[in-house]
Amino acid sequence: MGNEKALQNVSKATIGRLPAYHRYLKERQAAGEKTISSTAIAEALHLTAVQVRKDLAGISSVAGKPKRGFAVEELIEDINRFLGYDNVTDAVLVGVGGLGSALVGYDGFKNYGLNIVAAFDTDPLLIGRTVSGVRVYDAAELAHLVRRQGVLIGVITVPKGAAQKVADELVRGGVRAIWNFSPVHLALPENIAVKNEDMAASLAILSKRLAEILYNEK
Amino acid sequence: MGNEKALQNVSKATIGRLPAYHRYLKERQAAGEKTISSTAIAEALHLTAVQVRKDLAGISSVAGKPKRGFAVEELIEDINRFLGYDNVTDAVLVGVGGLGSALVGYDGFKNYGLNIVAAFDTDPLLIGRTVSGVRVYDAAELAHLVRRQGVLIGVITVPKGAAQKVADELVRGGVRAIWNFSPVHLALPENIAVKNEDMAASLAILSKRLAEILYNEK
DNA sequence: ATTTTATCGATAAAAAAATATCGATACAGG
DNA sequence: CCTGTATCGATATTTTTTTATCGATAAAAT
Repeated sequence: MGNEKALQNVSKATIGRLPAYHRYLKERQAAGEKTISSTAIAEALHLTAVQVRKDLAGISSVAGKPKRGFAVEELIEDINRFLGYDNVTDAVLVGVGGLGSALVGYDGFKNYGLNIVAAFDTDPLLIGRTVSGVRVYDAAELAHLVRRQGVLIGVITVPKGAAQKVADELVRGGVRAIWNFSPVHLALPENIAVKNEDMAASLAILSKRLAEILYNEK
Repeated sequence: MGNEKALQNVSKATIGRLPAYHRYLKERQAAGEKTISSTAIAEALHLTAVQVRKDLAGISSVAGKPKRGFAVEELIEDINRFLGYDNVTDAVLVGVGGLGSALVGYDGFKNYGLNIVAAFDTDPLLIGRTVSGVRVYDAAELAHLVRRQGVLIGVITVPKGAAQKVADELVRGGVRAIWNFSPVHLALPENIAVKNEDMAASLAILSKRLAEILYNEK
C-alpha cells in the first residue's frame, strides 16, 4: 500500500509538524479556500516555504500547481490518511486526577484517532464513577481489562511514584504504546513505543528563549 | 558571567534533555550516590554516553574523572543555575478549565522556576474564587494586572477560539513569553517567546512509532 | 609496581534536518 | 498572443545534531 515508503522517508520532525498543517488547512477550508500556497502556509506557521513543500511531498502525492498552490481538500485527506486520523485506535488512561480528567474530557482526541475507552484509578471514590462519559475501573483490573479489549495504547497520568508500576501493568496487558505524562523516565522493553510528555523540558526551552530575547534587548 | 557562552553554544535539543538529567541526578542523589558515570545516565535515559557527556560539557565545568564519573551534587547545581531553577519567575495562567486547573494545581512548577501568581477566566462562577491557592480574576483585567505586577510569562489554557485574543492581551500587558496549550498557532510579534504544547503532534509521533513497531513485527 | 579497566575529553565522521538555488510551468494582465 | 510573475519540484548546499573513534588517565586488580 505504499506504507513502507511512508514509514521510511518521513522524518520525525516532519511528522511533528503535520498536525499543525492539518489544523491550518482545516481552518482555511472552513474559510472557503480551495487552494493554498506553500508560502501562505509557511508564513502562518513560521516555517519556510521550501520546508512546507518538502514535508507535504513526503506524505502526499497531491501536486501543487504554479500560481495556485495545493488543493486544500485533497491535502487534508492525505494527512488524515497518513496520520491515521481515519481509523481510530482504542486507548486507556490511568490516573484520573486533575490532568487525567482534563485529558479524558478533551473531545479533540477523537479527531486525532485516539479513543479513550476506559480509565483506571486506585481511589475508591472514583472507581465505578463516570468521567466525561468514560467509566473508571479499579487499577487492580488494569492488565486484565486491557488484554480482554485488545487495547494498544496506554496514557499515564499518575503521580511519578506510581508511573513505572502502571507502565509494567500496561505492558503485561499487551499495550504496545505508552503516552507518559508523569515526570519519570520509564524502563520498558524495546518493542514498546513511548512518548514522554515532559512539561519541564518545554518550560526549559521557553525560559531559555525568553532569557535570550531579554538579553539581546539590553 | 559566562552566560553569553551558554546562550550561544547549547542546542535546543540539549536544553530539552537537561530536565531529564536533572530529575535522574536528583533521584540518584536521594539514593545516596555521590558520583555517576555518563554510561549510567545514558542507560537510564535511553541515550548514548557520548551525548550525555557532550550535553553536560556544554552547561557545566564539572570535570568527570576516569573510573568514577561526575560529581552528582555539583552537576545538579550547574543545571539549576543554567536552567534558572534558582530564581523563580512569575507567571499568569488564563483559562481555568480542566487543563488549566490541573496546571495551577501542579506543585512541581515551583521547582522549575515558574510561579503562577494569578489565574484568569471569563466565567463569573470562577472569578473571585481560589483554585489551589491561586486567585481567579476577571479576564477583562488581564492586561492591566499583568502590567501592574510586571509578569513576564503567560500560560494559555483557553479553548482555541479565544487563544489569539488572550495572547494579544498578554502581550499588551507586557508579557514576553507565552506557553500555549491551545491547539492554534498564535500570530505574535517576533520579540515574544512562544512554546506551543501540541498534544496532537506528540500523539502523531507516538502513533507512527507504534505503527512502525507493529509493521516490523509482522 | 605493573597491568587492566572504566571512564573521560576532544576530535572526526556520519546522519538528519533545514535552507538555498534554479529551471519549469500555469495563470494573469496587457 | 506574448510577457511577467507566483509558484512548484528537484537537486545541491549548509547547518545542526548525533554517533564513532581514540589517546589519556585515575582507580582497582594482579
